[in-house]
Amino acid sequence: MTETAPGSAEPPTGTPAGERRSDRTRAAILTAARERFAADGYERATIRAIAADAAIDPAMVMRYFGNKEKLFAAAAEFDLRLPDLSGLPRDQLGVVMIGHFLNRWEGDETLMALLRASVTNEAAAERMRQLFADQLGPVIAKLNGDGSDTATRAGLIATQALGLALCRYVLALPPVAALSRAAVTAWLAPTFQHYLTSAAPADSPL
Amino acid sequence: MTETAPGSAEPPTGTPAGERRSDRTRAAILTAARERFAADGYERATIRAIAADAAIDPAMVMRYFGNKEKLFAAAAEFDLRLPDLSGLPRDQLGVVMIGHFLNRWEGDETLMALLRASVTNEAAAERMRQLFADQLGPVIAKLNGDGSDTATRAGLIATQALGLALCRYVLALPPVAALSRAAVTAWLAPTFQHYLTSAAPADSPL
DNA sequence: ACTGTTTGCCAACGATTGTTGACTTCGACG
DNA sequence: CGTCGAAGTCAACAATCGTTGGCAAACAGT
Repeated sequence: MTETAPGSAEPPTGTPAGERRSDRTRAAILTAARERFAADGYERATIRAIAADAAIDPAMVMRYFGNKEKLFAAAAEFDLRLPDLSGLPRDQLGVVMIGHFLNRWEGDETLMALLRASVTNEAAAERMRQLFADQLGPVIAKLNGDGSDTATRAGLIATQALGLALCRYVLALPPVAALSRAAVTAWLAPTFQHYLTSAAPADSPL
Repeated sequence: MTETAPGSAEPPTGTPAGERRSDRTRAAILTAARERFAADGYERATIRAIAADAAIDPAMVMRYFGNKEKLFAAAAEFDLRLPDLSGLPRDQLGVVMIGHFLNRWEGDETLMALLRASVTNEAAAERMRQLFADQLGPVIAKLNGDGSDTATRAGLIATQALGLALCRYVLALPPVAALSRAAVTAWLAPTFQHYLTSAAPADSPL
């Protein structure tokens, strides 16, 4: 075995804070990758372009992440950071929810990369599925006493949250992109509130 | 000029119904193109694969449509076929709206092709923008007396309609894909109703 | 100063893509 | 039958992509 994967073996006594020189380039690659994946999607974001943005050689990307799939997997790790909503007044759940989503969308381009890629890349789609199932699901479960419709409510939230992101940030539909943050909140909060707290429809088989 | 674009000049006296032989292959190309664009998106849908599905040579696609962009433009022409809603009971607008969208999504894969492509292709995104502006806008305008918030309401409808399609058909989020048509209608109708008929929020600058 | 590892660059491969031009076949009309 | 345009086939081009292996420079430990 003569594999040379940067960062695989620890240096006996390296820089004081244990920081390797490769850590910075590794981070630069990830940042550039997120930008490109967010702007161009999975297939149009080329390794060559990502390497150029990070000011390194394309071959380095391969040495650090193996292949394009693994690079995306590393760049698309994301945490929704949903707070515990069980202590809030029930009629404010919708407002808090939409506010949190707007924050996460505008402060980190990882979600944009994930959304753009998930439409044409199966691995990215699976990531998106697990994101709402594993991170949003439990929060809703704690809210509604873990009813059998928890997953359904999480899915409904996803339709409105992703639909807003798609129209506002990706497609940039003029009327949606022009809305102020306050206007978005005022319009969408009732929808989130509905999906979170309304009783399940009678004719729903689930 | 020795251009040879099939169907550019009429045959003096052709087949009785004016049907050219090229019309069938032209239609076959368009059908195959819609399938591929809908399943793979713009970049992953190759002209070679489309030609193979249509059982012809890739060069024919170029002769019939010029290039890939024009092929997509021809394959992605779409009419929402929205009915006039001005005669309906106001409290049923949401139900009718979601029902019509479900019909259009499931009966024609053009919308799917348009959605998948619009995330990474600018021309497709522009198509999507004009779809909701030119076809949905006027219908809402006739409903609400042509208020200044017509475009906003059309945009809000787009967020929920496209978000549902994204989660249900493209990403196939299990909880959303598993919902029956009745359940989808029951859950989403109030949302559409809200965007169509609720008074504009007070703190909205538009 | 010597040695081994880490980090990086360069050149190239094989595959695939959109696209083009020349050539062949079909069908209708005189 | 001969002619002419439409319809279709074939081979190839240039560009771009992900990916690989070999080699040079920087660095650390002895």
